[in-house]
Amino acid sequence: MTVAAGQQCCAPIAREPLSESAAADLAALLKAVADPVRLRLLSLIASHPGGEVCVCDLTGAFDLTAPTISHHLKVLRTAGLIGGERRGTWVYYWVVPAQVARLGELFIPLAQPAGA
Amino acid sequence: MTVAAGQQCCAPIAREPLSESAAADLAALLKAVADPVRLRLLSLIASHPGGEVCVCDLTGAFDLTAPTISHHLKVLRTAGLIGGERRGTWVYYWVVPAQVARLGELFIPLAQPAGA
DNA sequence: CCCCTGCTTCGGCATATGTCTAAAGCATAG
DNA sequence: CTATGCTTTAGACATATGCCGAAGCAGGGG
Repeated sequence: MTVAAGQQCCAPIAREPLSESAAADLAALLKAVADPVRLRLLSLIASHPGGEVCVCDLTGAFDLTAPTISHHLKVLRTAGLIGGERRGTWVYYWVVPAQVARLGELFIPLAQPAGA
Repeated sequence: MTVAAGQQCCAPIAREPLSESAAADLAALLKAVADPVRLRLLSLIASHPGGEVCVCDLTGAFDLTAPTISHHLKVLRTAGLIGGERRGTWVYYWVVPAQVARLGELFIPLAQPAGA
């Protein structure tokens, strides 16, 4: 599209698939996983046979203190990406597939080259 | 799995699909998109017919100053999610589908319920 | 040549984030 | 009821992040 100098350089945005509120909502979800520790936590929980992991197993996989792991788990849980429950002495966590899937679906249309 | 108190509560992690370095690498990529403004920027660029957008069109979509928009574009560009080029007076940006696809593919296995 | 416009870079500030130590719940064992 | 162990909460600190205003760089037109 050729334009004269001093004028608007291109046509207005044709489509805006992500509204301001949707972007804020998804960004909050992404912030929850945008951390190496939380990413590994989510991966560990998701890959565990049975779909559930005890916190005592997670702490051993990191060079971090238990409170730090607990903090990261809370972030993931607040975001709705994982669920947790206390059973007796130990606390178990599992992933919430629907919420994780939202993230995957987000990038499908964005990976398409043009606006097609 | 029933265990005695004071001992290890569960079996060791069966599979660890995300290595420490892979998690750090992907977390850096996720940090780039874990922001409402950058998410909308990426969305605006991706949805623009022709696959390219001039910066002058992007600034109008936000209540932010030009330096701030430029900063966010640089973050996306440094992450390899978008490419940019100056053509005459204006600067144009486009998405890098392969890099965006990495994010989408990441959540596919994580959305599976169990370790299956 | 100078100026005007578009975009980026620089420096500073307010807030958010990740980590720790210390202390407090909670459940089981004796 | 007390003791022990697992987990979370609270408080504090260093660093990272997001924002702006001012200045710098690049290209085009008098």
